[in-house]
Amino acid sequence: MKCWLMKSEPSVYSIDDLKRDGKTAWEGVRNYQARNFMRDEMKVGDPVIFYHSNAKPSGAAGVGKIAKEAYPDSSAFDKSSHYYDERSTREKPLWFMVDVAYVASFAEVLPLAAIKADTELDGIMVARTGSRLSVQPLSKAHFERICKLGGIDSKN
DNA sequence: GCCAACGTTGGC
DNA sequence: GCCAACGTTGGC
Repeated sequence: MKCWLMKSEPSVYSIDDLKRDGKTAWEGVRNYQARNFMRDEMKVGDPVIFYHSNAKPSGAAGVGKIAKEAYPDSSAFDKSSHYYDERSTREKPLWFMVDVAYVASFAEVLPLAAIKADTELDGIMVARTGSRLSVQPLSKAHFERICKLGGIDSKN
């Protein structure tokens, strides 16, 4: 089982939106490295840190889990979608998405500054300057540490 | 709004 | 294949 960190701009889709919806299709990933993680490595039940980017403050907002493994991202077929990509077809899909289910919200967002300041989180990808990857793998130790700092028992 | 750190595109 | 130009992400 692998752990993940997935970024979303809360003005687009926040942890509160995920709580309301219960689960969501993680559409719109248009980066090959992030796609490959979703398509090749994510398994049902993998835990996810839901990360708010471009936020005030940016940081870890809660926890989700993978509810469905990768399948073609239908937004790439939709000409009216912001995520439309003519290179992707139903016969030969280029982009994929997974379903993410809600697990828990942190009482407060754990700011990126706090993640960077925590010595137990040394080396975490999201703290690296210029880290733009929207889907990142995360060690189990780092996952559990973020849960703890967020005030959640990761065993639940 | 600024800018660093990328990823992508396209000329050659 | 190289690399400059350009576009995007995302912190601050």
